Amino acid sequence: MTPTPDSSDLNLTTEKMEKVAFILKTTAHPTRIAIVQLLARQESLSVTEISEKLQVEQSLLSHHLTGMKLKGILGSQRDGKNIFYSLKMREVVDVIQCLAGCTFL
Amino acid sequence: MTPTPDSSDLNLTTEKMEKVAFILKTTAHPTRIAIVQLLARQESLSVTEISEKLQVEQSLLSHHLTGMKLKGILGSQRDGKNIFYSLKMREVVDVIQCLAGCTFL
DNA sequence: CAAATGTATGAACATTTGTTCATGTGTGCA
DNA sequence: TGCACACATGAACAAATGTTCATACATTTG
Repeated sequence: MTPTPDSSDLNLTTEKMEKVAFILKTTAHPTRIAIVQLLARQESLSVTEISEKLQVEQSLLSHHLTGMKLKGILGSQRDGKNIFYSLKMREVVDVIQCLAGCTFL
Repeated sequence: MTPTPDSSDLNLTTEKMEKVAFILKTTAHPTRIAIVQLLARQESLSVTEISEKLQVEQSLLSHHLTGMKLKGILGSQRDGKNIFYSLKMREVVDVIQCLAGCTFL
């Protein structure tokens, strides 16, 4: 019998560790964390809205957003001139909250 | 009254987001994830032991370990010729498990 | 259709990480 | 004391990320 992989198993395959690292890397940036925090509460926001709330220049923000979308963390949908981004991988919220809860940080 | 910061608050300060990003970055690497996984079960391991288990060359591993220690994720203690590393920030285990549990990864 | 608005893209560059290799340092033991 | 083992460190280089700027593309509006 092959050992059934299950989410509580501490034994990760090399491939899984690479994938986890990949997602962590994509999340590991102040601006991107701020984006996740925003979309954790707002369901969806346009680029302009995010740009204003975070005070991040359009082009730079766009690079962040398309990257996060590419890696499956965000999704997007056009509505007229605007493009609305939303959280697709909600687990990243927990990841952030988990560390944000650390008193020593 | 200043709004009391609490761990369930989704509203993070810029500083907190930077710190969270900092820890995430330090964790976001396959080898370092493997190290955390190992130390999640073993309490403490020498560099040689880790090196053997992970098949990672001594010097490279040492760089990873000292970095993680510097950033507060690991601690170390000498015993004779060996130096034993252990997990100091156990939250990173949860962070990893959280993503590892994602079925779509 | 032209202009305006909202967003993406790509090239260039800067900065940060990751890796290797040679060498240094601490500890125990003959 | 001198050698051997365990680990750290630093310089050099490689590769990945972050940022900026100019420009392109899509959609609405006049």
